[in-house]
Amino acid sequence: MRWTQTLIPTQKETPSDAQIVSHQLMVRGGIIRQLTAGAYDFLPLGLRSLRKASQIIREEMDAIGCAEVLLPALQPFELWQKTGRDVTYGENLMKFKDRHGRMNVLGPTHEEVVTEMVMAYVSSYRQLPLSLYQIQTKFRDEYRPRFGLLRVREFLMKDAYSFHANLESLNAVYDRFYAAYQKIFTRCGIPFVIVEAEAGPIGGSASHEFMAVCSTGEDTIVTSDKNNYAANVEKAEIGARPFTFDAAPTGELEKVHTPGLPGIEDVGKFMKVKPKNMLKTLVFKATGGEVDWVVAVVRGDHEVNESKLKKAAGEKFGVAAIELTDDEAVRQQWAIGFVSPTAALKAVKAGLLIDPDAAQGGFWAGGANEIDYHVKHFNWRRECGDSLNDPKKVAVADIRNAAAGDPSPKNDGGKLVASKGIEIGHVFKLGTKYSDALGADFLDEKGEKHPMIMGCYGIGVGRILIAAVEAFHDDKGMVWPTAIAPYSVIITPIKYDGEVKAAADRLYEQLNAAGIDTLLDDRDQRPGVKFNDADLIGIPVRVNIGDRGLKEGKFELKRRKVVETEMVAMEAIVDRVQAVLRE
RNA sequence: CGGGGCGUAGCUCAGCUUGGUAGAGCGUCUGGUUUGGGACCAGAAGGUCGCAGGUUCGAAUCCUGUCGCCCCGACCA
Repeated sequence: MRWTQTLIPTQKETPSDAQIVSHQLMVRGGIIRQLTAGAYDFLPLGLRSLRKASQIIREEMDAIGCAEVLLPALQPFELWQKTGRDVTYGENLMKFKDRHGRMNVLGPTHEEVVTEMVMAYVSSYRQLPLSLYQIQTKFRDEYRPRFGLLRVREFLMKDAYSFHANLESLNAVYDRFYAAYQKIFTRCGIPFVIVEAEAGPIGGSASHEFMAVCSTGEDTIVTSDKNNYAANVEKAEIGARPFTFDAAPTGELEKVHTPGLPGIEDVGKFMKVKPKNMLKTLVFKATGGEVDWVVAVVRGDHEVNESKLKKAAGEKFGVAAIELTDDEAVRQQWAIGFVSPTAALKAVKAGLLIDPDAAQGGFWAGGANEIDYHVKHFNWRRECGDSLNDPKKVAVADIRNAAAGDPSPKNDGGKLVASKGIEIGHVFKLGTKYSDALGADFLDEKGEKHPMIMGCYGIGVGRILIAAVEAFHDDKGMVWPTAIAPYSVIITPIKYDGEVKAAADRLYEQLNAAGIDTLLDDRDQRPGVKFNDADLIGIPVRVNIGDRGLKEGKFELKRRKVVETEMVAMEAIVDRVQAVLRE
């Protein structure tokens, strides 16, 4: 492609509303342009990178026997009601009424649609397993779109779904996808880690996320310094931690007036107590179990992990669901903001769940069960007595988010380390959630009916581009990995005129003939402008053509990521470029 | 949804406090001189100042409303 025939609107100025470097460079380099919150134009360069990433994905999906389909983004709302995701997907679901008054959904993901399709054609174990994928635009009404392509309302996603007659088959195919994802991100040149993950609103039993490690990522990754454990913080377990209720009190219980101070931080400052010496006590409304309330206690500097809490509440008290409520009656009843763990023991149908790090001796400050009052010198045994031994009321469990420095769940002396990442891929074992809800059954060898077992597998194509730019850039601009660079080579004639022009045109033809994606900068611009633009848009190899080299029959080859250049004989240039691109 | 910020030329922004015919740099166009890391000279085009009301002789500027965009927060008491 000739520069003057395409649209590459580079800009010198950094856009003021772009916060992260990938967003800034992608706008400056003419890759993307924002149309509205969470929706971006892909300009020619951006689309080329997107296509290259998509093509790598296609090849690896095809290689594991996954067939490509294209399903509608436009979907009937009733389909989502059948699986209950009209509610569980919540406000993120883009929906609208059409002219007939029918509710429609713009698909944020396609479990319902693909299952509906497969069940129409697949009814025998002989037809299984079956894996299908598509690369298609998804819509999510994100609460707050941000950071360029990172969190958007409309985005390109590869989503795949597998259908199985038994768990062994699911596990085998899951492993194939897992391996294919490793190949895909490796081929794209993205540094990534694989972490254990929560399944979230997609549902299902097992799940891994592929994370591009990156300080601007929205997800927190927790890894063991022994390199044998990695998980999303939402999921990360914490190793064994000893606990005790039977330590000597640190002093007399002292009631402190703490008026109008919401939040651990402020109360702590007011009482001159560090958050790690405070008990954070949260009251959850519980349903479906032996208790109506679940009271969670963690150290003031820790965060309750709701999914861990829910799991623990289920195991200890048979609770099916928990929910924080904000209604005034509850606030009054529990003195919300000033709750002491003792409140759970006094309440008739309440279960108390304590994180091991909170179930310790030493100095504690906490709520006083009275609006605007806290206490100092809280002591578990003195304040709670023998009720602590009642398993129907009290349990100690891992109910908080992991934090840096925590013991590794491998219990091998490893310590957990935290870092940030961008989720670029996610694989799930779904089980029968969707086939049950929609009635996607098959007949086995004996003619018996079973729900199909499913897996699903997603890749955010746009996020591959973000991850690449975040990982590879310098003060001059982007440095694309060759595999997803918009063009592999840019020819920069020092002056597009005379012999230089002729040589540039000739080389352009040669590289094209050799099947190399080449951009010819045929603009009538000064060399500095062209060099700077070439650096900004990050093309891996640049060939400079000028009088100086031409006199000796040579071109100058410059790699984007290397400062030095090399002079290459005209007749050897195509081979040399190919060799450099293969590196 | 709560809080904060911002909407002025294609882009980055000034002007607003203290109302008086709309500015700069970059980019674009014309001519000329230049040409190995974002050239120079001369000239030119380009703006309903987000939108709608209001106050005023007069509004980019003051007031009200509204729309859009960005940031922070939104269970962690």
